Amino acid sequence: MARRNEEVEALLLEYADLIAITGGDAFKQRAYERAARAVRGHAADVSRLGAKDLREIPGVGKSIADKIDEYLRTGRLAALDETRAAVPPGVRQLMSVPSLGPKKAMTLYRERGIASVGELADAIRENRLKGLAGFGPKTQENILRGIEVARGSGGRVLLDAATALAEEAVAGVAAAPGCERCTAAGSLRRMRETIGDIDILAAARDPEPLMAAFTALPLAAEVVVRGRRKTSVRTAAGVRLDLRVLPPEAWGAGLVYFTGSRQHNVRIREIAVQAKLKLSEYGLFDAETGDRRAAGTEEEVYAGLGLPWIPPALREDRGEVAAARRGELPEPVALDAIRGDLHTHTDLTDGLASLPDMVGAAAARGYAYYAVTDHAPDLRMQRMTKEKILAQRAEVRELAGRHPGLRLLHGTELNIGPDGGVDWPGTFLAGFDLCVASVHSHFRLDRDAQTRRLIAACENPYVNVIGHLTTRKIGSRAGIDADLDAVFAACARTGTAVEVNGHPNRLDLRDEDILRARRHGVKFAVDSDAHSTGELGNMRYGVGTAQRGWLTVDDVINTWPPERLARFLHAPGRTTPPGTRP
DNA sequence: GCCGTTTTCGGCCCGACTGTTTTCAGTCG
Repeated sequence: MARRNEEVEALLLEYADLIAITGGDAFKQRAYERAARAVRGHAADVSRLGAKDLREIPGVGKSIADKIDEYLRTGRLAALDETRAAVPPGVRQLMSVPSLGPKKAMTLYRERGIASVGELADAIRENRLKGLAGFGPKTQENILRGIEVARGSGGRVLLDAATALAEEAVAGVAAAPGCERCTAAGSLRRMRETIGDIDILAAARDPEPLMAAFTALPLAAEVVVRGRRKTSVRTAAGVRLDLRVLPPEAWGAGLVYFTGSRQHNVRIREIAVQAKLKLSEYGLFDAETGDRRAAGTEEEVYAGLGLPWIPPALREDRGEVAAARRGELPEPVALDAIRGDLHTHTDLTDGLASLPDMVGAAAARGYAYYAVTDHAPDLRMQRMTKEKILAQRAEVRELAGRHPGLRLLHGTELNIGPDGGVDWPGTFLAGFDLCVASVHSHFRLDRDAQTRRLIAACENPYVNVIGHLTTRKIGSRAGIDADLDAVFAACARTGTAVEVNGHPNRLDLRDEDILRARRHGVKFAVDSDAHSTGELGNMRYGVGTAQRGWLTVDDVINTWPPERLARFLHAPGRTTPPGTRP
């Protein structure tokens, strides 16, 4: 059974939203939000903690601990049920539209009876918001655009949520009697940034016990299809999972078929037809005799087509089949090639874990180097000061001795201002081992201004990495508008790496933009942007995205040995390497 | 609602942007 922390987090966040919508105390609302975040980041499973232990979680006091305990014991929360009765669920859903917060959501409900995003879109199109204070033409236009962005993600779930569901399903099915193999296929195996249906593939002589195990999963709220070879279930949140069971001898062919993409499958089937073969999920066959040529493993199937095995993340019909035929397929960077993380936070700013805990978790991952990059002062809410970050540096230097084999880098995540300037002058930046610089504000500058500010940041000799360059948030915020080719050219020219941010709601750069940047000769840093020890694991999604962008170890600076990384960070003409640097 | 080497009460995350209510409320990071 999965950890219940996320479930409790969702409950507390809902309660916090309802406090805001009903005009409750803003500090109380924030207290619930803070507690929700802390629960999510807490190392232990909350369902194993009593009310007393729950209070050990920072931000969780008596009242919230009792509520969590009540919910875990009874499955209900009386206080929440009471508030829910006053506010239809659709009103909270309105807040998912950018530019709509609790006040506007409640106004729409109270004044116009609007209680869902669909009703809101209709009301705007039918001009029914006319005369409603705070909803002028510009606002209405922004709301409609926001709804479009949200719909673009069309019921798809983020990679981490899909991964968690798939792992639970695979574990359940694999434990069924007679199951020989079981794995996730489809877009999840290809590490697409969002997942529609989750495809689970299994091999067994007798599919029946597997189907029974699948429909009995706790996550299966509803059985949509129940057949001998294929069964589909839906979670309470509406995510659909499909299980296909194949005969064991067809495992490889089935895996190729159900991993896709559809376009990739079309491409390789064309090759099969040219070779007088037929390719299906049951194998690669001689078109005339019907003899099976290959089916057991993916390698055999591709080899039967005259191709090397193609890594799943590349199977998007972006030229990988042609590259494979020419023998020019890249060897994509693998998770175990990552030697360190170059963008992480601690509780000095908005992280949840202390510096020693984050460093300890990095050491446990076997990293050779690790950078701490807390927020700089221009992100006002973080209240950073020179004194605080220098004190942290002293602490980092002290910790360095305690983890042999792990080089600690003291860095910061700077804010790229509208003019391309950053928080601190060069004299102060020179003291950092590494500077990430990211856009956190002024998302709506025009294209020229965005391009100029990013290029200016690249030209800052102390900036080593541009963090989450487009600042998009999947499903909720489009990226900034900039001439990416001009920015990538500047990155390549100045020796500034571009980040592949592994946070599942960012994955920024996205795969297509990575492919573009790579053509400019840009180097990359694949980072977790972790705000808790658990989020260091988001590196896997960053690596998956890097693979989709065809990146190799040579492209990714944090796969390099420490000496090569140091040469990149402190190349001549960039910054002066102090003696203490790696 | 949480929290405390100044506090068990009185603070708590601050500033910018946006559209529009022409003096500011709401939203966002």
